[in-house]
Amino acid sequence: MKDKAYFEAVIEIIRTGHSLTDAVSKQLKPFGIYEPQFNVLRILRGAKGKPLTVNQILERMIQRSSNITRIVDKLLSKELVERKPSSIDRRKMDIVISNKGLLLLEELDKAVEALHEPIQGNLTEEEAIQLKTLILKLKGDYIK
Amino acid sequence: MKDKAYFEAVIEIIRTGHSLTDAVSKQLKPFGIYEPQFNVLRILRGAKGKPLTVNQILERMIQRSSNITRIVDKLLSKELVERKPSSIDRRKMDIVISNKGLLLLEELDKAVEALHEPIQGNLTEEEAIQLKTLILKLKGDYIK
DNA sequence: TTACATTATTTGTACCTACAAATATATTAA
DNA sequence: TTAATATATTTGTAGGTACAAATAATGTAA
Repeated sequence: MKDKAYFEAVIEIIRTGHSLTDAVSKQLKPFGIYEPQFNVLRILRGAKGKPLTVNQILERMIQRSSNITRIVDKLLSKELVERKPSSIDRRKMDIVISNKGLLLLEELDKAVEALHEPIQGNLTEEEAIQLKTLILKLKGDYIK
Repeated sequence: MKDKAYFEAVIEIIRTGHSLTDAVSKQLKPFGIYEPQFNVLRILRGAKGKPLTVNQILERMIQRSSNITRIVDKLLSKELVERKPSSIDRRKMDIVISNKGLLLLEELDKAVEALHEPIQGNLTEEEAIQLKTLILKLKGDYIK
Protein backbone atom coordinates (compact mmCIF):
# COMPACT_ATOMS: atom_id res chain seq x y z
CA MET A 1 0.00 0.00 0.00
CA LYS A 2 1.26 3.42 -0.94
CA ASP A 3 0.57 5.25 2.29
CA LYS A 4 1.21 2.48 4.76
CA ALA A 5 3.54 4.68 6.80
CA TYR A 6 0.98 7.47 7.01
CA PHE A 7 -1.76 5.15 8.26
CA GLU A 8 0.52 3.49 10.76
CA ALA A 9 1.44 6.88 12.15
CA VAL A 10 -2.24 7.88 12.37
CA ILE A 11 -3.16 4.65 14.15
CA GLU A 12 -0.29 5.15 16.57
CA ILE A 13 -1.37 8.71 17.36
CA ILE A 14 -4.92 7.59 18.12
CA ARG A 15 -3.83 4.56 20.11
CA THR A 16 -1.28 6.46 22.15
CA GLY A 17 -3.67 9.33 22.80
CA HIS A 18 -6.12 6.83 24.24
CA SER A 19 -3.44 5.09 26.26
CA LEU A 20 -2.25 8.34 27.78
CA THR A 21 -5.71 9.53 28.83
CA ASP A 22 -6.51 6.04 30.12
CA ALA A 23 -3.36 6.10 32.19
CA VAL A 24 -4.29 9.49 33.62
CA SER A 25 -7.79 8.20 34.41
CA LYS A 26 -6.33 5.30 36.33
CA GLN A 27 -4.25 7.64 38.48
CA LEU A 28 -7.30 9.78 39.22
CA LYS A 29 -9.62 6.87 39.94
CA PRO A 30 -8.76 6.46 43.64
CA PHE A 31 -9.78 10.08 44.17
CA GLY A 32 -13.15 9.58 42.52
CA ILE A 33 -12.29 12.17 39.89
CA TYR A 34 -12.68 11.69 36.14
CA GLU A 35 -10.30 13.15 33.62
CA PRO A 36 -12.63 15.87 32.28
CA GLN A 37 -13.31 16.96 35.86
CA PHE A 38 -9.55 17.13 36.48
CA ASN A 39 -9.10 19.27 33.38
CA VAL A 40 -11.82 21.69 34.43
CA LEU A 41 -10.31 21.99 37.90
CA ARG A 42 -6.91 22.84 36.43
CA ILE A 43 -8.41 25.41 34.11
CA LEU A 44 -10.20 27.05 37.03
CA ARG A 45 -7.03 27.09 39.10
CA GLY A 46 -5.27 28.70 36.16
CA ALA A 47 -7.66 31.64 36.46
CA LYS A 48 -6.06 32.45 39.83
CA GLY A 49 -9.21 33.31 41.70
CA LYS A 50 -11.02 35.04 38.86
CA PRO A 51 -14.30 33.32 38.02
CA LEU A 52 -14.63 31.83 34.56
CA THR A 53 -17.79 31.41 32.54
CA VAL A 54 -18.80 28.18 30.84
CA ASN A 55 -17.58 29.56 27.54
CA GLN A 56 -14.21 30.55 28.94
CA ILE A 57 -13.70 27.06 30.30
CA LEU A 58 -14.71 25.66 26.92
CA GLU A 59 -12.09 27.75 25.12
CA ARG A 60 -9.35 26.33 27.31
CA MET A 61 -10.32 22.66 26.97
CA ILE A 62 -8.13 20.22 25.05
CA GLN A 63 -11.34 19.17 23.34
CA ARG A 64 -14.44 21.20 22.69
CA SER A 65 -17.66 19.90 24.09
CA SER A 66 -21.00 21.33 25.10
CA ASN A 67 -21.04 19.47 28.37
CA ILE A 68 -19.25 21.77 30.75
CA THR A 69 -22.50 22.24 32.63
CA ARG A 70 -22.68 18.58 33.54
CA ILE A 71 -19.02 18.32 34.48
CA VAL A 72 -19.37 21.38 36.71
CA ASP A 73 -22.50 19.77 38.22
CA LYS A 74 -20.34 16.84 39.32
CA LEU A 75 -17.68 19.10 40.77
CA LEU A 76 -20.35 21.14 42.56
CA SER A 77 -21.82 18.06 44.21
CA LYS A 78 -18.35 17.35 45.63
CA GLU A 79 -18.00 21.01 46.66
CA LEU A 80 -14.86 21.40 44.59
CA VAL A 81 -16.17 24.47 42.76
CA GLU A 82 -18.71 27.23 43.28
CA ARG A 83 -21.12 28.49 40.65
CA LYS A 84 -23.40 31.51 40.58
CA PRO A 85 -24.94 33.64 37.85
CA SER A 86 -22.78 36.62 36.93
CA SER A 87 -24.03 39.86 38.42
CA ILE A 88 -23.10 41.74 35.24
CA ASP A 89 -24.74 39.42 32.71
CA ARG A 90 -27.19 37.01 34.23
CA ARG A 91 -26.96 34.65 31.24
CA LYS A 92 -23.39 33.87 32.25
CA MET A 93 -22.18 31.74 35.11
CA ASP A 94 -19.32 32.65 37.41
CA ILE A 95 -17.44 29.47 38.25
CA VAL A 96 -14.53 29.33 40.69
CA ILE A 97 -12.54 26.51 42.25
CA SER A 98 -13.07 26.16 46.01
CA ASN A 99 -10.40 25.74 48.64
CA LYS A 100 -11.34 22.09 48.91
CA GLY A 101 -10.85 21.89 45.14
CA LEU A 102 -7.42 23.49 45.31
CA LEU A 103 -6.27 21.11 48.02
CA LEU A 104 -7.52 18.07 46.14
CA LEU A 105 -5.88 19.30 42.95
CA GLU A 106 -2.50 19.25 44.65
CA GLU A 107 -2.97 15.56 45.39
CA LEU A 108 -4.16 14.87 41.86
CA ASP A 109 -1.14 16.66 40.41
CA LYS A 110 1.19 14.43 42.39
CA ALA A 111 -0.58 11.30 41.14
CA VAL A 112 -0.42 12.43 37.52
CA GLU A 113 3.22 13.52 37.82
CA ALA A 114 4.01 10.04 39.07
CA LEU A 115 2.65 8.75 35.79
CA HIS A 116 4.74 11.01 33.57
CA GLU A 117 7.87 10.72 35.63
CA PRO A 118 9.03 7.35 34.28
CA ILE A 119 8.28 8.15 30.63
CA GLN A 120 9.30 11.74 30.16
CA GLY A 121 12.92 10.68 29.93
CA ASN A 122 12.15 8.42 26.97
CA LEU A 123 12.62 11.30 24.58
CA THR A 124 15.33 13.93 24.50
CA GLU A 125 14.15 17.52 24.28
CA GLU A 126 15.00 17.64 20.58
CA GLU A 127 13.03 14.47 19.94
CA ALA A 128 10.01 15.82 21.80
CA ILE A 129 10.14 19.01 19.76
CA GLN A 130 10.50 17.01 16.57
CA LEU A 131 7.54 14.81 17.53
CA LYS A 132 5.33 17.81 18.14
CA THR A 133 6.47 19.40 14.89
CA LEU A 134 5.71 16.27 12.88
CA ILE A 135 2.22 15.93 14.34
CA LEU A 136 1.45 19.56 13.58
CA LYS A 137 2.75 19.06 10.06
CA LEU A 138 0.54 15.99 9.65
CA LYS A 139 -2.54 17.91 10.75
CA GLY A 140 -1.81 20.84 8.51
CA ASP A 141 -4.59 23.38 8.16
CA TYR A 142 -7.16 20.80 7.24
CA ILE A 143 -7.74 18.98 10.52
CA LYS A 144 -9.00 21.05 13.40
CA MET B 1 9.77 24.21 33.08
CA LYS B 2 12.23 21.42 32.44
CA ASP B 3 10.03 19.09 30.41
CA LYS B 4 8.00 21.63 28.52
CA ALA B 5 8.72 19.95 25.20
CA TYR B 6 7.63 16.56 26.52
CA PHE B 7 4.31 17.87 27.80
CA GLU B 8 3.64 19.80 24.63
CA ALA B 9 4.21 16.66 22.62
CA VAL B 10 1.88 14.68 24.89
CA ILE B 11 -0.86 17.32 24.63
CA GLU B 12 -0.49 17.35 20.87
CA ILE B 13 -0.79 13.56 20.65
CA ILE B 14 -3.97 13.58 22.70
CA ARG B 15 -5.47 16.56 20.89
CA THR B 16 -4.66 15.20 17.44
CA GLY B 17 -5.92 11.72 18.30
CA HIS B 18 -9.24 13.28 19.28
CA SER B 19 -9.33 15.45 16.17
CA LEU B 20 -8.70 12.48 13.92
CA THR B 21 -11.41 10.29 15.43
CA ASP B 22 -13.80 13.25 15.47
CA ALA B 23 -13.13 13.82 11.79
CA VAL B 24 -13.80 10.15 11.04
CA SER B 25 -17.03 10.33 13.05
CA LYS B 26 -18.20 13.28 11.00
CA GLN B 27 -17.64 11.36 7.79
CA LEU B 28 -19.61 8.39 9.13
CA LYS B 29 -22.46 10.45 10.54
CA PRO B 30 -24.56 10.65 7.33
CA PHE B 31 -24.60 6.83 7.28
CA GLY B 32 -25.86 6.60 10.85
CA ILE B 33 -22.75 4.67 11.85
CA TYR B 34 -20.53 5.49 14.83
CA GLU B 35 -16.80 5.03 14.82
CA PRO B 36 -16.67 1.94 17.09
CA GLN B 37 -19.30 0.29 14.91
CA PHE B 38 -17.19 1.08 11.85
CA ASN B 39 -14.14 -0.46 13.48
CA VAL B 40 -16.01 -3.64 14.37
CA LEU B 41 -17.34 -3.93 10.82
CA ARG B 42 -13.82 -3.63 9.41
CA ILE B 43 -12.51 -6.22 11.82
CA LEU B 44 -15.26 -8.62 10.79
CA ARG B 45 -14.57 -8.04 7.10
CA GLY B 46 -10.92 -8.75 7.80
CA ALA B 47 -11.90 -12.25 8.93
CA LYS B 48 -12.96 -12.98 5.32
CA GLY B 49 -16.12 -14.89 6.07
CA LYS B 50 -14.87 -16.69 9.17
CA PRO B 51 -16.96 -15.85 12.23
CA LEU B 52 -15.18 -14.10 15.09
CA THR B 53 -15.99 -14.34 18.79
CA VAL B 54 -16.39 -11.34 21.05
CA ASN B 55 -12.90 -11.94 22.39
CA GLN B 56 -11.36 -12.12 18.95
CA ILE B 57 -12.93 -8.81 18.02
CA LEU B 58 -11.65 -7.37 21.28
CA GLU B 59 -8.07 -8.42 20.50
CA ARG B 60 -8.16 -6.57 17.20
CA MET B 61 -9.60 -3.29 18.51
CA ILE B 62 -7.49 -0.13 18.60
CA GLN B 63 -8.75 0.19 22.15
CA ARG B 64 -9.79 -2.52 24.55
CA SER B 65 -13.26 -2.34 25.95
CA SER B 66 -15.78 -4.72 27.42
CA ASN B 67 -18.58 -3.34 25.34
CA ILE B 68 -18.39 -5.32 22.13
CA THR B 69 -21.73 -6.85 22.99
CA ARG B 70 -23.46 -3.50 22.91
CA ILE B 71 -21.76 -2.38 19.71
CA VAL B 72 -22.70 -5.64 18.03
CA ASP B 73 -26.28 -5.14 19.30
CA LYS B 74 -26.41 -1.88 17.37
CA LEU B 75 -25.03 -3.51 14.22
CA LEU B 76 -27.48 -6.38 14.57
CA SER B 77 -30.44 -4.03 14.75
CA LYS B 78 -29.32 -2.59 11.42
CA GLU B 79 -28.80 -6.13 10.02
CA LEU B 80 -25.16 -5.37 9.27
CA VAL B 81 -23.93 -8.46 11.15
CA GLU B 82 -25.21 -11.85 12.24
CA ARG B 83 -24.65 -13.42 15.64
CA LYS B 84 -25.29 -16.92 16.94
CA PRO B 85 -23.83 -19.05 19.71
CA SER B 86 -20.93 -21.19 18.55
CA SER B 87 -21.90 -24.82 17.98
CA ILE B 88 -18.55 -25.98 19.39
CA ASP B 89 -18.53 -23.92 22.60
CA ARG B 90 -21.90 -22.49 23.46
CA ARG B 91 -20.36 -19.82 25.69
CA LYS B 92 -18.86 -18.21 22.61
CA MET B 93 -20.62 -16.16 19.97
CA ASP B 94 -20.04 -16.49 16.23
CA ILE B 95 -20.26 -13.05 14.71
CA VAL B 96 -20.05 -12.41 10.95
CA ILE B 97 -20.58 -9.37 8.77
CA SER B 98 -23.65 -9.62 6.51
CA ASN B 99 -23.81 -8.80 2.82
CA LYS B 100 -25.60 -5.61 3.69
CA GLY B 101 -22.74 -4.83 6.05
CA LEU B 102 -20.12 -5.45 3.37
CA LEU B 103 -21.90 -3.19 0.91
CA LEU B 104 -22.26 -0.40 3.45
CA LEU B 105 -18.63 -0.75 4.44
CA GLU B 106 -17.55 0.01 0.87
CA GLU B 107 -19.40 3.31 1.10
CA LEU B 108 -17.93 4.07 4.50
CA ASP B 109 -14.44 3.36 3.23
CA LYS B 110 -14.87 5.89 0.45
CA ALA B 111 -16.05 8.54 2.91
CA VAL B 112 -13.12 7.92 5.25
CA GLU B 113 -10.61 7.85 2.39
CA ALA B 114 -11.93 11.24 1.33
CA LEU B 115 -10.91 12.49 4.76
CA HIS B 116 -7.36 11.17 4.64
CA GLU B 117 -6.78 12.06 1.01
CA PRO B 118 -5.99 15.75 1.55
CA ILE B 119 -3.74 15.20 4.57
CA GLN B 120 -1.74 12.09 3.82
CA GLY B 121 0.54 14.14 1.58
CA ASN B 122 1.44 16.42 4.47
CA LEU B 123 4.23 14.07 5.51
CA THR B 124 6.80 12.30 3.38
CA GLU B 125 7.12 8.57 3.94
CA GLU B 126 10.30 9.13 5.96
CA GLU B 127 8.56 11.68 8.15
CA ALA B 128 5.62 9.35 8.78
CA ILE B 129 8.01 6.57 9.77
CA GLN B 130 9.92 8.96 12.01
CA LEU B 131 6.68 10.12 13.64
CA LYS B 132 5.60 6.59 14.41
CA THR B 133 9.05 5.75 15.75
CA LEU B 134 9.09 8.77 18.06
CA ILE B 135 5.66 7.98 19.48
CA LEU B 136 6.66 4.38 20.15
CA LYS B 137 9.84 5.61 21.79
CA LEU B 138 7.83 7.99 23.97
CA LYS B 139 5.54 5.19 25.11
CA GLY B 140 8.37 2.83 25.86
CA ASP B 141 7.43 -0.30 27.73
CA TYR B 142 5.66 1.55 30.45
CA ILE B 143 2.51 2.78 28.76
CA LYS B 144 0.21 0.13 27.42
C1' DT C 1 -20.39 -37.66 39.25
C1' DT C 2 -20.40 -33.81 41.96
C1' DA C 3 -18.17 -29.66 43.43
C1' DC C 4 -15.13 -26.08 42.20
C1' DA C 5 -12.68 -23.26 39.17
C1' DT C 6 -12.25 -21.13 34.75
C1' DT C 7 -13.77 -18.92 30.60
C1' DA C 8 -16.94 -16.19 27.60
C1' DT C 9 -20.32 -13.09 27.35
C1' DT C 10 -23.73 -9.98 29.13
C1' DT C 11 -25.55 -6.58 32.25
C1' DG C 12 -25.49 -2.65 35.71
C1' DT C 13 -23.63 1.63 36.99
C1' DA C 14 -21.52 5.93 36.64
C1' DC C 15 -19.18 8.44 33.98
C1' DC C 16 -18.20 10.58 29.10
C1' DT C 17 -19.21 12.50 24.16
C1' DA C 18 -21.66 15.22 20.05
C1' DC C 19 -25.45 17.47 18.33
C1' DA C 20 -29.91 19.67 18.42
C1' DA C 21 -33.56 21.88 20.82
C1' DA C 22 -35.13 24.58 24.75
C1' DT C 23 -34.69 28.43 27.98
C1' DA C 24 -33.27 32.77 29.67
C1' DT C 25 -31.23 37.09 29.18
C1' DA C 26 -29.27 40.84 26.55
C1' DT C 27 -28.91 43.63 22.41
C1' DT C 28 -30.51 45.96 18.42
C1' DA C 29 -33.61 47.76 14.90
C1' DA C 30 -38.01 49.73 13.80
C1' DT D 1 -40.74 50.48 23.70
C1' DT D 2 -41.69 46.48 21.34
C1' DA D 3 -40.22 42.85 18.25
C1' DA D 4 -36.63 40.33 16.37
C1' DT D 5 -32.09 38.67 16.83
C1' DA D 6 -28.10 37.18 19.22
C1' DT D 7 -25.73 35.09 23.07
C1' DA D 8 -25.04 31.95 27.14
C1' DT D 9 -26.27 28.05 29.29
C1' DT D 10 -28.93 23.97 30.06
C1' DT D 11 -31.37 19.85 28.75
C1' DG D 12 -32.69 15.74 25.80
C1' DT D 13 -31.18 12.00 23.10
C1' DA D 14 -28.43 8.54 21.32
C1' DG D 15 -24.32 7.00 21.25
C1' DG D 16 -19.65 5.85 23.75
C1' DT D 17 -16.26 4.25 27.78
C1' DA D 18 -14.33 1.50 32.13
C1' DC D 19 -15.01 -1.49 35.72
C1' DA D 20 -17.42 -4.78 38.56
C1' DA D 21 -20.89 -8.18 39.13
C1' DA D 22 -23.99 -11.61 37.14
C1' DT D 23 -24.91 -15.55 34.12
C1' DA D 24 -23.95 -19.52 31.49
C1' DA D 25 -21.14 -23.15 29.79
C1' DT D 26 -16.97 -25.78 30.03
C1' DG D 27 -13.09 -28.11 32.24
C1' DT D 28 -11.07 -30.44 36.18
C1' DA D 29 -10.11 -32.69 40.58
C1' DA D 30 -11.76 -35.54 44.31
